[in-house]
Amino acid sequence: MKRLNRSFYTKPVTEVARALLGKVIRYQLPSGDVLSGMIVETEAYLGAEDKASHAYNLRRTERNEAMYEKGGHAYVYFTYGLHHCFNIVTGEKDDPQACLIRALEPLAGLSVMREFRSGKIKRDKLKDRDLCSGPAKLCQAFGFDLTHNRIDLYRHPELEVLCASNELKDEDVVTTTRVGVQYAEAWARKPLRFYISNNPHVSVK
DNA sequence: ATGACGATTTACT
DNA sequence: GTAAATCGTCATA
Repeated sequence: MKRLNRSFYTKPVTEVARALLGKVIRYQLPSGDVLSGMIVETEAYLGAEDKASHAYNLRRTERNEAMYEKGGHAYVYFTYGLHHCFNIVTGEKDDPQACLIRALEPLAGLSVMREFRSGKIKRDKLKDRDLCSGPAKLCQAFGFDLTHNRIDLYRHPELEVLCASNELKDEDVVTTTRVGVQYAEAWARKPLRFYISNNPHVSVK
């Protein structure tokens, strides 16, 4: 599998969010263990106009600074006092857009993911579909935190996004509204969430 | 300096 | 179905 080109990420976020479905995130831990998973669910967050975006009205703070990087960087943020979420920045530099990675189908390193995910939940009670079926779950499974914020996915060999051989057909992609953004009024109703039809690792029905 | 709240997950009734 | 967990960020003063 080949790493995605920079030009893949510099396109508009809605296009990239759709195109990321079926691609593979690969991460080599400091320990040497390799984790990987196929992207099965994404959400697009536009910048200035999008009321649900951290960059609404071109808001620019220390937290969301990564959104202003050139496409292909990681944007990781901490929320609810206990969770992290992993995004891939899209578009050109200073045009803040990002694609939230909401769910992965685990491919490699499942035992490590299960270890990272087992806290209150017992290790042997965790099914494969409990490992990465949500934005905060996949961060926990991969060990993503603020140390991964602003990483350039195009330059860091330990964290990259790869192109799987086969392209997804449109009939295998479901487009719907985003999760958890009710406050965003009209923007909450826009079709900016994408997932692979009938994939068991998607976060919510 | 202070207060409200969140691009979530989990356990419990 | 509802609520707790838990704290950094942001807006207001």
